[in-house]
Amino acid sequence: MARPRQFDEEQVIRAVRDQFWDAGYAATSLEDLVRVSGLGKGSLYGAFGDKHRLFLRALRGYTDTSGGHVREMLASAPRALDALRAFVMAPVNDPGGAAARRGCLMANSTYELATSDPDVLAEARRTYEATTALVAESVGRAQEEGDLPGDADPVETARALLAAQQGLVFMGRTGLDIDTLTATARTLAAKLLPDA
Amino acid sequence: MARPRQFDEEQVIRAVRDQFWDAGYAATSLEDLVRVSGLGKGSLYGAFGDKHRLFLRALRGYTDTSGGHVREMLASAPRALDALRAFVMAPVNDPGGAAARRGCLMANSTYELATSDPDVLAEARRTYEATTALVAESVGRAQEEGDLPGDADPVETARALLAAQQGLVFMGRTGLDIDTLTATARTLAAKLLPDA
DNA sequence: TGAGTTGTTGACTGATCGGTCCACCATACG
DNA sequence: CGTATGGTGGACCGATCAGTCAACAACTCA
Repeated sequence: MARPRQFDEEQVIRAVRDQFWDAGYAATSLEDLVRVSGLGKGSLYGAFGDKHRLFLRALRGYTDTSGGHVREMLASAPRALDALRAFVMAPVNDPGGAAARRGCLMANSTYELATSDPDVLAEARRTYEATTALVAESVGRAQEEGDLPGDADPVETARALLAAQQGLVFMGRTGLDIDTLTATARTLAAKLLPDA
Repeated sequence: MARPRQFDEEQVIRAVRDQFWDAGYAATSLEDLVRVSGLGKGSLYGAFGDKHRLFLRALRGYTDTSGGHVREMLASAPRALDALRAFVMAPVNDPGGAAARRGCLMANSTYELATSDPDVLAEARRTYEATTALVAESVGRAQEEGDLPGDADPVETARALLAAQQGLVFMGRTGLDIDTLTATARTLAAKLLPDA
């Protein structure tokens, strides 16, 4: 009945997400978005709405994907304790440290926008709570498996692990070299996830 | 020999710093700076240079002040272990949690600008290294005082403590309520700074 | 007192921003 | 094959941006 779209929606969202990830929200112009998406302004607006809505869509895509990875990571290891260690070490799980320097789109966006943009703040809270719940579940499993002391509150432990992970992300963004960062990650994992 | 300035330089820098702190660099316009400083555009340019130089000046002022506070905090407690605990708990040391929500100007700036602004990245690294050194010194003292195990590398422990602290700052920016944040801070302090 | 110097102010500029609009195009269906 | 429908792309818009500048003000010193 009409002209079909000449682009793949998910592919455009990924390109846009990478642009926001690398440059931030304010520093990304519509011209940048037109360039990386290959679409014209009109098409971009017609398909996704304005810059803010497009950003939220890309951010939501990121948190969904990212949340899926966390879920997989926590479920894949035979022992929950190993999964939790992998969770803390995730920010340094990248040979060259490029991922560490790029940081986490959700964290970047929180720092840039959470004070002024209620939608971003809500997404940050949603992501934070979902991740805490996932990690807490694994902490509970590790306790059942006898790898973690059973007297600690799993949710409280999960929050501490999440804070430690995000602290590592921050230090990666200061340009700290990947080897030092890895050592710090190991120290944190060892202290926060002691055997027995 | 000429007309004297009608403003106090440090007072202007503090006002400008607060504006950048609350809104970020990109979201702060020159008009905002004119408003909070009480100066005209020309005076601002004449005294401090362009927006970027003014920002760096304010950021440097912040890190100097902040570094001084850390130094005092670490030096004030009779036992180094208590000082280190206070260091980790610093982000939640504010009744209403307003400071936690505002975050740390250096961290905010690192997230917003470090990838694109070499000056900000350099300031971030400088601050990070200085703080690590200060904390490491206290860790060493705590070890000498018998309050921390002597087998750990003080610098490594300091990096872990700094990461934990910055992780708390991040969680504060997601709007996590101050009580929960305080509990997480206590958990981190307990795990990273065990007695004996 | 007036010449010299620096500080102050706000109007102004060119660039760039996000967003709109419309002429044009490709397709589906009657 | 003609028409209706939605997609496309870029010219265009008003707003706002950082930064400049020139007229004027306040002060020192000769």
